[in-house]
Amino acid sequence: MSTLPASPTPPRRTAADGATSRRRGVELTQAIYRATLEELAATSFEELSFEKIAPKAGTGKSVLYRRWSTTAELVLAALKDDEAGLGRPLMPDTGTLRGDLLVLLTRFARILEEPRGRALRPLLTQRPRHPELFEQVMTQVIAPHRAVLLERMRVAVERGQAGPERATERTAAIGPRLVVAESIDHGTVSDAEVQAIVDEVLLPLLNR
Amino acid sequence: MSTLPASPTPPRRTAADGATSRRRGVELTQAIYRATLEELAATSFEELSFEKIAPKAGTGKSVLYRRWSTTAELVLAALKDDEAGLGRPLMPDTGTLRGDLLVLLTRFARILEEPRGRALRPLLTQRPRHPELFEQVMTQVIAPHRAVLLERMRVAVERGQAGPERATERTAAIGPRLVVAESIDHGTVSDAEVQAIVDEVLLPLLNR
DNA sequence: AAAATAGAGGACGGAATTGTTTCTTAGTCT
DNA sequence: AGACTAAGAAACAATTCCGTCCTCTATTTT
Repeated sequence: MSTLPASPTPPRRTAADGATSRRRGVELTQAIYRATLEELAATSFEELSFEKIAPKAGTGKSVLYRRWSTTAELVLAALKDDEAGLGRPLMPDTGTLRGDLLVLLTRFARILEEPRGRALRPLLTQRPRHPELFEQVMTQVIAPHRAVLLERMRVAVERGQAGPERATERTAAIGPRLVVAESIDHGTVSDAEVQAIVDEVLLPLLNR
Repeated sequence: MSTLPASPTPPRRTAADGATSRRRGVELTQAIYRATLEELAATSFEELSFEKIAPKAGTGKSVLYRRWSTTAELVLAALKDDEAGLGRPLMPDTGTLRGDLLVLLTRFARILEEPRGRALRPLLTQRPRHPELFEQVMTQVIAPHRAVLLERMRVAVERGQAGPERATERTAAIGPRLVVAESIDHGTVSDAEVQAIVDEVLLPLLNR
């Protein structure tokens, strides 16, 4: 009854022909990161355990204990990873504020559909329970991405595409917040919804 | 170490002089509702159990099992309760759209600071894990409040205080969403923040 | 006043998890 | 080829948690 469907990641790795293989180094670490974020996305940080992650990554618990001593450490490492996690943000430059906003928010919306994006949810909404982890995720993972959005708004101000003094952290937060809210309510965020947020909410707000 | 600070609700009821009293009926039920929502607000629905609620309400587990058979039942009852939960929404009528929005959103912001408001968070953000409960909370608890906001917007349209065809469920969702987001990020939502949401985001959006 | 009801609290057995350890062997290095 | 490192899997003990039952007694009902 409580048995979950088999994890997306094959529980056991097999080589091309079916002979059993054994992953090492980066390959193994990536599999563990993915399993961690999947599990976190599906449950919560409280329920996260090496016990559940190991089989989902197709490995043994000892492999995890050898590399990280707590689930918080593992989660942070997974989120910071460029491949499995969120890594470094890309700076768009479409020439217009509208274009930059669409690129950034659409990209954000897509990531929220993946496990690595959903993994953020339990962390952010359960903030008071893990202040240290929350703080680290905030400064090491979220902040760089926020900075990019604010930066594009500042550039827009310089280009005269947005009213002066409108490029603040507060206004920069509105877009991502609405996208997250839509994601939570509908499970997905359509391109049309992103457009509506940009055209009907953000641009009117930022143009003076 | 894992012992939580004593619950706000006294674990044991004592009469005026210190003689031990024993609650019954409504009084007892209310205490259980409050304990339930407090516990839910502090943790998550997954971690909720009669075992934890009973001592927090200053009663025994058998009392709970006698009245509800599952935690989902109990949670829904608590949220629907007029006193302990959210109950029926109040319809404001200040004469202006701005006034109505300020009243509704400010009231919402205050409720989100209380346990009964925070109790909603784990339910809404963990939606896929309890579809039935989520559905019931949505239709029986949230929907009536949403309806009030939309209704005030419709009235504003009739009065010419808002552009036609602007009073949609989508636009009605923006205010509450931004309030929730601010609440999650900052733990509290100041009156100034509510004002900013109304004046800088909602009114520009709704006035045509 | 006596009987009946239901609250408070704890005991109990069982099921489910968890972190750690141990063991065998695949894959790597010299 | 032989030695070595680390992966994968399982055994282990300890803990936690759950639902039921039992006892005692405060409060209500007759």
